[in-house]
Amino acid sequence: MKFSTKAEYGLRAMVTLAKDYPYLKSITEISQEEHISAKYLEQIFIKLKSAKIVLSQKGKSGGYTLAKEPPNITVGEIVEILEGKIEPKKCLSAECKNSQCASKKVWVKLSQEIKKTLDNIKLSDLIPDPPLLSKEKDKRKLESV
Amino acid sequence: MKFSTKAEYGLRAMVTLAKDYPYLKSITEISQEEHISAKYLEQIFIKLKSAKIVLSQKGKSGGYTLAKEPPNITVGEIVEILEGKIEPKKCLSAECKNSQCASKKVWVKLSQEIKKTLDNIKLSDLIPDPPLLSKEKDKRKLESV
DNA sequence: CTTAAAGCATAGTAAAATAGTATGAATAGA
DNA sequence: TCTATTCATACTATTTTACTATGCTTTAAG
Repeated sequence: MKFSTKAEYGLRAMVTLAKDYPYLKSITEISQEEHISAKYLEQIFIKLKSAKIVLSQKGKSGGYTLAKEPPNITVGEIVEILEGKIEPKKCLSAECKNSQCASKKVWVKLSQEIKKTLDNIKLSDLIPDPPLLSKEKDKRKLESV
Repeated sequence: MKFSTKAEYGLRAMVTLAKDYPYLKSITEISQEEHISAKYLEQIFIKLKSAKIVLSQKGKSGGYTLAKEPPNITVGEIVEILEGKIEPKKCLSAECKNSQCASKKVWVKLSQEIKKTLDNIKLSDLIPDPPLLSKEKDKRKLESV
């Protein structure tokens, strides 16, 4: 009963983006801050990008930033993008077909509770300190944000 | 984010024992009822046995039965025996060491919620119909129960 | 206008976990 | 004594995970 490193790394990466929101941050920077393989992070960000939860700028001095403000992004969204839907197991027992399966009830209930818990945590809840505003002029921002 | 088949099969097996409680049921019988590999079920029952959540009788016409009454066994117990403790991920980020790690909070909270949910479901909650009392004389019972 | 640094995309791969099988011993009822 | 059962360990094929490798595209800086 474990989440994969994709969810773990992805969440940590999103937290680092939240701290710098709305400024751009490159995979190289995130990789160094969080000690996560840059190439692996690239794969994670391809998923986050195609789910439209982050925006990107290509080319030199490019990077990523959140597509929404930190209070409007939930941990549930991030985990679902990276781990897939939290679905109850398919049960092969005969009972299951006439929807009387006992154990299935457990997995349905559990999936609901997990989703509820994760959907209730906002990215902004995970940022410990307010962002420093001192070096803002050095930071890169997307035109659209 | 999935439970293994061990938890799934183990739970279904425990439900079938609950339905027949306190009578003995062999792995062969459970295997046929639930369409689960008998050899795989054996491994599952070795764990359940050593956790003392089931009782067994060896030899011909032997089998298993619950060690406690169905209302006194929770799904949480069963899952923990078969999947191990539901522990939050270890996080390798630098922040994590000074216990300020943002993402760790998520996994701690989630583990607690999963445990709470599963501990709150009793085996007796999963038995759809009351047991038939008609053929009781054919059934095998442990001396101690 | 060239180049370096970034994102984007797919393919490959080593290690670990999963979901079983196989083999055989110990036990006990018929 | 035979057979059906639990008990225990070892083996194995498949799948998943957690990466790495390769190479293309894009774009700001020099």
